[in-house]
Amino acid sequence: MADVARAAGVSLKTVSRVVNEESGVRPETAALVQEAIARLGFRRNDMARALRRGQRSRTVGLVIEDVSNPFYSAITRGVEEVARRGGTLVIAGSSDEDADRERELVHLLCERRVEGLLIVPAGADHRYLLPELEHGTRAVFIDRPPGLIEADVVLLDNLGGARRAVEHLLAHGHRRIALIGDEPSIFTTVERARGYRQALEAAGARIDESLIRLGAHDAEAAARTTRELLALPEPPTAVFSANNRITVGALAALSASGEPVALVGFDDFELAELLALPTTVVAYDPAELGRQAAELLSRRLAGDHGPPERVVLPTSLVARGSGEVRP
Amino acid sequence: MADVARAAGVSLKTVSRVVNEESGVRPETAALVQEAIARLGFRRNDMARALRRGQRSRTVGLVIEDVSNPFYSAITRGVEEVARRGGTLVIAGSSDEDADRERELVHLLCERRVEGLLIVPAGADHRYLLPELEHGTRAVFIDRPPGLIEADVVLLDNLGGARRAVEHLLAHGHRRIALIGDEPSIFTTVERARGYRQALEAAGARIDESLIRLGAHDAEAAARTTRELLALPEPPTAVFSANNRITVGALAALSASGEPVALVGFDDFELAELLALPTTVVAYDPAELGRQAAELLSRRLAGDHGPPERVVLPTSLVARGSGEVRP
DNA sequence: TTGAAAGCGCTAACAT
DNA sequence: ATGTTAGCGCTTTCAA
Repeated sequence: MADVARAAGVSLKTVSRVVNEESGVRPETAALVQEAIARLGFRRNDMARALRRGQRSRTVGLVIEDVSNPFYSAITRGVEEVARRGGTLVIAGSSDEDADRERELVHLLCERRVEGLLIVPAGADHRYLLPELEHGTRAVFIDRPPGLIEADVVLLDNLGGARRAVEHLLAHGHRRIALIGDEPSIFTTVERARGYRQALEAAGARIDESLIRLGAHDAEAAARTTRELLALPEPPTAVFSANNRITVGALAALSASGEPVALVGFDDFELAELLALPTTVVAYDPAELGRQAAELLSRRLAGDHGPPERVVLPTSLVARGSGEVRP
Repeated sequence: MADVARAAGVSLKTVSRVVNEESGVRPETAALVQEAIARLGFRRNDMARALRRGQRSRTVGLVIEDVSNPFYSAITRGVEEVARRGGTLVIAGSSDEDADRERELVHLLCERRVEGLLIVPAGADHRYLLPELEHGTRAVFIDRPPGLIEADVVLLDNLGGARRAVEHLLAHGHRRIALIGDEPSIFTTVERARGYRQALEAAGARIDESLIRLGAHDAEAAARTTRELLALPEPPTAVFSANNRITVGALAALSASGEPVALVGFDDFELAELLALPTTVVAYDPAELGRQAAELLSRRLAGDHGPPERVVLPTSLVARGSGEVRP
């Protein structure tokens, strides 16, 4: 900026005024400065600017599990859309469901003085965030509530969605309905399992614990689990797969087996309609999770100091064929 | 940091030494400082640090078309993996194939003093980057070369991949092969169309311009185009869909029509094997585009000032059924 | 082993 | 309408 001032023959402050479009600069002077800026290829240093203004970096941090999973990339997209209005950029990082990696990412983001954090929590204890929160960093959680602290969170109606999925299978005559879920340490797994149990109990159906299989964290594990279920003396006639990765694995295993097993999956996916047997799913707008969380964060950063909020987004059942297979 | 120094009863410089793990601090003093850091929840301000050290922000900027497209989220993941080694974070932004938005994103990233830029270019003229490059920002382009400037770029073998796709259809007896492509302003569209023409010419087949349909930028447009092709007096017996969005649209339209039209798509996708008719594709590792670009950038940032490099990643044809349908 | 002072690029507050 | 000075939080340089 000093270089520009010298080149334009004005003071540093005048350049600052032009760059920040402050009033009180003669058009001719401004033009002179603009010319020097263009000639020298000057670009304001936002780090120095933020430092002086005691501000943060017009950047928000987003911690997700894995960008390459469409659920999380949709969230990222939603966050980005909201951030764009306001010139805010998004630094996203994948925790790979590892609590240590989550902490490390949060640490790096705080060092860079992001304005706020959006976190899909991986760990069970988020007290490590308390110092950051006290220092003015705001945080909103996505998809799962934080552990051992109170904070804003945007969730899905996991319980209701899972319940409707299983009710749908029950309504089509199934009684031996398997549940394949992710790690039981994950909030959504627990909620969806609760929905599964509630639906069965409400229908007066017996809950067979041997049909409940948690811990399938990727498609491959889900496929293995599905094969195990099919090999049971009394195999299930229907499967509720509790997330998109699991649905993919279950579909692969069921398709390979050729068994006419019904399937309802939690999470919609693009080609569900075009599969050999179109897949019935619990659907919702994943980008909306990101949008709502980013908007809530934005309100907090604008000075809203109300009590922690808990937003729950609705889900709906989309019947396509796989959930209507009869036992 | 001054607060910590006061709390620990030492000088500011001593705190700095502890925080940066410099030598020359008595363990007892260091412990005292550590305690104060923990008690006050101190976190080094990386903006101030980078400012003083004349450095940039240990952050790289990534400009892609749309994070929610699996092709780009895989690239993002690849970039992230490389950046992680070295504590570098990634600010990603979606340009939505809009040259102005790309410039705006680059502008914002440069203001934040990112160490380098990774860009999937949307526009045709990147001379606007010259001032940034002169000021030491390094840039590597992904998937498409920049316009009117020389720079590092990591590409796919678009020509070869498209050629093999069409050769495959020719080998299965097709002569009326349609091409559905994205906007003709996009480099990959042009290259893939060249591959299509080369394969037909090499086989001595006539090129019917009415079967070449460019400008299908999303799945919906591709579906419409596919329906138009099917409605032709002499419809094609096979389709080469030049990217993942187009393949999805073409699949939807073909599946709805019930016509036994062969299809080969550029870009692999997760459920290709499980479709009613498993889809034959030109496959490659999209994350590798991100990894290679990030590694090239990393070498540049480490001081490699050699001439611009052009890396081309191989593609392979994966036959699954849809490309082997006979005319 | 520790500390004091200067300055990175910018803006806020106060001159002129 | 324009310029001067101080200082954001840190590291670098030099001194004790």
